[in-house]
Amino acid sequence: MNLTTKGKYAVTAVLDLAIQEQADASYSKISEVAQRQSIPAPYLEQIFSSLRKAEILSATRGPKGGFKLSRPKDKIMIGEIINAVERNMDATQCSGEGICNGGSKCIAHNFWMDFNDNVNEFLMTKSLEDVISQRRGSVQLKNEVLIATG
Amino acid sequence: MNLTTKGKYAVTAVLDLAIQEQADASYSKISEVAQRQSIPAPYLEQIFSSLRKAEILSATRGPKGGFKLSRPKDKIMIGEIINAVERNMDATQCSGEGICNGGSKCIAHNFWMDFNDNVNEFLMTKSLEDVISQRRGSVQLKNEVLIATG
DNA sequence: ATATTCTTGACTAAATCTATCAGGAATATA
DNA sequence: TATATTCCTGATAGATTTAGTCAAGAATAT
Repeated sequence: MNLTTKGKYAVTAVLDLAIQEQADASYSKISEVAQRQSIPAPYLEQIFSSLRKAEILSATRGPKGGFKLSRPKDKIMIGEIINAVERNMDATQCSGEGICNGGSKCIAHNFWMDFNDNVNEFLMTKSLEDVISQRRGSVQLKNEVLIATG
Repeated sequence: MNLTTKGKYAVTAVLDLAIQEQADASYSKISEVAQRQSIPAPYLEQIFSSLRKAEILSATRGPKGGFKLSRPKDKIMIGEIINAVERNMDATQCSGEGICNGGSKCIAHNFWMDFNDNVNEFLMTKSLEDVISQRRGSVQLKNEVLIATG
C-alpha cells in the first residue's frame, strides 16, 4: 500500500480547484494552484497531467487557459484522485492474485483484502464536496452522533 | 502512509507463531517461521528483533529456544505489529503537526486525520485471534450480516 | 505575431526498501 | 566443561522508488 506526497499533493490541488470554482467559474493555472498550496509547480504539472488523463480534470492551453474539474465537485471522489496518481493502493503482497506464499494465499491474505475494502470504502465515499463542507461521507453519516452546536 | 513488505511479513510471521502455539506451546525458531511463510530468514531476524523490543514477542536463546507471543492471541492487535516495524503510518503530510501549508494546515489536513482514524480503528480492533478465526473485529461485527451456513 | 499556458518525456539526486552478512552472547545438553 | 544451537546487534549495499527539475514543443487568446 502506497500513499505518497504525490497523492497528497493531488488531493490538495484538486480541492483547491474545487474551492476556486465556487468563487469563479474560470480556469486555474498550475502556477497559481502551486503557489497557493505550496506545491512545486513542475511537479504539479506531472500530477495534473495524470488527472486529466483520468478525466478528473479538463484543461485548455494558452492565455486564460488552465485546469478545471471535469465534473461537479460532489461527483469526484477522493479515491479516484489517489488511484489516478498513485502506483499501488493494494495492501496484499500479491496484488490480489493469491500467490503470496509460494503459489497459494498467505495466512494474512484475507485480512489484507478486508483492509483494502475498508480503505476503498472510505476513500470512494468521500467527495470533494464532502471534504470542503467538512461533512463525512454518506456511510459514516449514518453512524454520526449529531450534536446541536447553536 | 507506509505499508511495506516489512510490515506484511511481520503480520504473517506473528500469525504463524499464533497458529503454532495452538498446536504446541513451545518456542518457534526464526528459520522455521521463515521457511513456512516464505520470508527471508535474515530479514525476519530484523523484524522479530523489533517485535521483541515492542513486547509483542518474547525470545530465548540456545537449543530449544526461539520466539513466542508475549500475550494471548486475542490481546495482540494487528495495528501494534505494524506500528512496531513500519516507519510511518500517518497519512498527513505534516505528521499531524498542522504545518502542511507553510505553517498552517493544508486544506486536506482534516481529511487525512479522519483517514488516519479510520485506518487505526480498523487495525487496532483486529486481534490475531480474530484474523485466525476469520472473524471481524468487534466494531465491524455490529454491522455484519450474519447468514446461517449450516 | 506574440505571449501564455498546457504537454510530453527525459533525466537526476536523495531517500527508502529489502535484504545480506559477520561476529558476539546466551543457553541447553552431553 | 565443551559444543552446538539460537537469538542479538550493527554495518553494509544494491535495487527501487520518490520527489522534483528541465527543456522543447503544441495549442490558443489577443
